[in-house]
Amino acid sequence: MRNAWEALADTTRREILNILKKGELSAGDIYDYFDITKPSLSHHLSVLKQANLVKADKRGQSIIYSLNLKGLNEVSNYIRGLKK
Amino acid sequence: MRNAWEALADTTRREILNILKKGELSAGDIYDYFDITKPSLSHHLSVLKQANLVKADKRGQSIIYSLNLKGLNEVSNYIRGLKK
DNA sequence: TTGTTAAATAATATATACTTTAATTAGTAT
DNA sequence: ATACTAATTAAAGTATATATTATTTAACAA
Repeated sequence: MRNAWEALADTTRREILNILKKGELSAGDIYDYFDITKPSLSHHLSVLKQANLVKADKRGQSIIYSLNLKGLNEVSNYIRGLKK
Repeated sequence: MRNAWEALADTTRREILNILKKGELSAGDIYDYFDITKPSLSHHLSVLKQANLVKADKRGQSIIYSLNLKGLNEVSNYIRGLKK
């Protein structure tokens, strides 16, 4: 389990979230957007999942990723707490 | 110049922001809350400042730190963008 | 000027994080 | 069973971040 802050610190991971904003995608589809190796992408997806920033569902031999609001809410709440 | 995400990834730095929520403090005052060396704290304050998460004002021989909403807004805006 | 305090910078060591190649697991099809 | 595809895991190298000791700068006071 990892916290959302560590997960969001990396540019590639924030871009993954941007891409998933449009809708769910398989790991392979996400891979096409980047110029990194598959294990590296897999690592980033794992970090995002551990931080509850994405959900992963297995469909056949693919794994479909989508945004998870849970982790995003943690971040919003912290920021809101500082502002008020 | 550093981005807010990298700055917020570190626990000590997020705690510094929590402490500053109550009001402005000198570097020395902030130091008392932690069990790290002064140079290490100084580094963290520098990262927060570069990310526009804190403001630093020199008063006499002290430097007074306070929250800077600018960096916090960047973070909120990104999260809001993902949610909608 | 000398000494004292507050804080930052420099240099270095240690710890974490990211990336890669190679190997493995799980699902599907022939 | 064998082969193929999608994705992850393992091991190792590289890069980045954090922490420490030692040194330096700046403000103030005797």
